[in-house]
Amino acid sequence: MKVSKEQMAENRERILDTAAQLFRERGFDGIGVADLMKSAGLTHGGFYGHFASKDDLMAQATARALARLQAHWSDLARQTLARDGDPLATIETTYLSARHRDAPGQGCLLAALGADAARQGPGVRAAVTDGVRSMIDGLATLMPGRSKAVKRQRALADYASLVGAMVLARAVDDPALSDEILHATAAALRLPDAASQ
Amino acid sequence: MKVSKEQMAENRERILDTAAQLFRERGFDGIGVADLMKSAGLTHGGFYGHFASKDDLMAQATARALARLQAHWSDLARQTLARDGDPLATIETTYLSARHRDAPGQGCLLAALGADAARQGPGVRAAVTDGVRSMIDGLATLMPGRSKAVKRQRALADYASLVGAMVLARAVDDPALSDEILHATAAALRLPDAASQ
DNA sequence: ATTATCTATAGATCTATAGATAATGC
DNA sequence: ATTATCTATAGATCTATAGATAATGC
Repeated sequence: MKVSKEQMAENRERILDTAAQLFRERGFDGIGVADLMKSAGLTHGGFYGHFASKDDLMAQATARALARLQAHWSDLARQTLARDGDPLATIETTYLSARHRDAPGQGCLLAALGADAARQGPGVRAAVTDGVRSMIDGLATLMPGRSKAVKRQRALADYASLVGAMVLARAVDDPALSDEILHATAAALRLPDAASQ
Repeated sequence: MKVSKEQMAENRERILDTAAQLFRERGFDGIGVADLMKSAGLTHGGFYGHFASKDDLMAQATARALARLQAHWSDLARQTLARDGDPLATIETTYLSARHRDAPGQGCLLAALGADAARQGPGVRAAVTDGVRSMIDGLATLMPGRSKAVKRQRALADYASLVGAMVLARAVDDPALSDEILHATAAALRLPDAASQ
């Protein structure tokens, strides 16, 4: 049953990626260690060779999900700049899309698990705080404004709008109202193609 | 062990109010039927005489929490109008306060359970949708704007900002960053006393 | 020989139910 | 007599661990 060192490292990565997705889709309490390991193609007993506890995994999966979203934003910004577009508008429009709303497992951790994360232990909280900080920093560099302080303030308020819109859009069971929430927020952020999303 | 009809009705109300608070504080999965009944001063076996299932209670507690928040907003608006204040600004400032952030059990259900609610059954989803609709309607009547459509769009974007700011402010473990998120959102909404909160 | 994974299980917890108890209300 | 609540428990699920298994890597 033993596997090679590389295979073990791969298994660990797969557990982390699977967890980062399933936690966002079902909540931290919505998926157990046994089902999670099964989704990663392993049995649950092997879990504790990779992670100290479920809490440990939750913290690491949280950090991973946030790091991946930030990398995604960086990619979007670079691609948009390459075609002389507005990188901030691209990130905001992508965030407020129906595609993002309908794929919480691949999306923003704060929108999927923010309230849940607030009730978790120090590991998860620290990972969230680190992630929010870098996302705010990233947004601030793209934000218009006369000073660093203004850019930062706008980045904070902007991110709050995005997260709240996604939480609301996912919570309501009426697709028309859900779309309306996303469009209204896009309009408030003065996104040009708000109606086409 | 039997109690009077009035006592039973009171017990039911107490279970509902206790649930509405504890679900917001600990999440739907963070409190079990036994502990909940204990908090309400009853034993867990009696629960099923009042509610069909935990799911049934979740839906009713969700509706109650949202109804209470809307009543609170109406009170705030009436009181503010009585002293010639700006009711919308009062609601927004109260929402974005540290007091609200630090008392999720009494606060906005969407900020405390929005993402969680999105993963629940039809009863909870319907209660959330109804609640969001009335809160948006209430905000829209207070919103400046040339047309009903503009007011409604602004109400939707406004509520999204409030919810997102609260989710973020509660998720991070650094009090300074948390305050900064609330203040930045208040500033973006052009609230006069943003710095004094 | 070492060790990554698997099988099996301990111990705790959760929802829901069955039957007993005791106070209400006809 | 009816019934709201209580005690006790069934059955399911969850985290974590112990010991067995079998493939790696010295």
